Amino acid sequence: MANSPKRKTHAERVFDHLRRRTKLLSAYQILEDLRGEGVTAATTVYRALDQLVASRRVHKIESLNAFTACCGPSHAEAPVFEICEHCGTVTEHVDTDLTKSIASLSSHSGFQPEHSVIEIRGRCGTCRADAPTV
Amino acid sequence: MANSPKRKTHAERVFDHLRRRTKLLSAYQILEDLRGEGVTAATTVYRALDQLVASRRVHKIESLNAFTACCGPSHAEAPVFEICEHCGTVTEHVDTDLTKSIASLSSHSGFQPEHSVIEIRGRCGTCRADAPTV
DNA sequence: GCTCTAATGTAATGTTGTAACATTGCATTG
DNA sequence: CAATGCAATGTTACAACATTACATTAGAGC
Repeated sequence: MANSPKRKTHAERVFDHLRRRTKLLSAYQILEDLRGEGVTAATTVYRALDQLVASRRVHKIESLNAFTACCGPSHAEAPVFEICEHCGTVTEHVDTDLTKSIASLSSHSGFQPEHSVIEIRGRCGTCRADAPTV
Repeated sequence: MANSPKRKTHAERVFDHLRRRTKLLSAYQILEDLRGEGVTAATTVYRALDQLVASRRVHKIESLNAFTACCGPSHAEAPVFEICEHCGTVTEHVDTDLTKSIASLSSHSGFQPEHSVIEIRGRCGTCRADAPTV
């Protein structure tokens, strides 16, 4: 038959769910959200997230133990995340200058970087406008 | 006892312990290490770490849920951590270029940064020399 | 000594994450 | 179509990290 569209895996469901939101979700939030779609075990969610992170379709936000869909195509440079503490929205950037700064820092110290975690927490433009005095 | 000027708090003990090591320590590792000095409860360790982080004498390494003493004087710029995955040693840097890159990124997006987490994981110079082929 | 308070402890619980093993569903193939 | 294989998922148990609520202790100042 033309081609059978493969069984939809929970990993796909997790990915779709993350893509529908720009906000951060914890593994257990994802679990709750997807119970209606048949995801019933934390283990499954973690396995799905492992795959998705390994295939670079999802990022883990280390400072919040939460996850977000990768916005763009795969990239060689380290992503930078801006995380709004007010609304939870995450924006992903790739910044060449910043990548260079890290490389230069490392070359001075003889350190060989393998994985960078760059997470900037603060308040996004929208939330600043909404509540300028906070 | 001539005089005991101030009671030495567990927060001081935790700080001293972190300073004696350049490696990362988790809260529960600190607890185990300091049982001999009378620290017996996880709660106490977390309270000590809260104070120390608030007073900028200790940093939390978010990507590893671990802690390290702040190496230098208090500073306005965001610290950058190089973390050796092999030996666990952490090196703290302050990098003006990197700070500028973040500021510039934020100004483009209207984001107001409040707290940056910059953690570079990899292998330190010493460990590279010790086991060059890994 | 008594009281007040900060420091600490206790116990319970919540959250995040993993390990080990069992089960299910589907595809193949003989 | 039974047998097999295998990937996905579930179950159970637990480890690691963190917080909450409340009780107790030890000094400081009276």
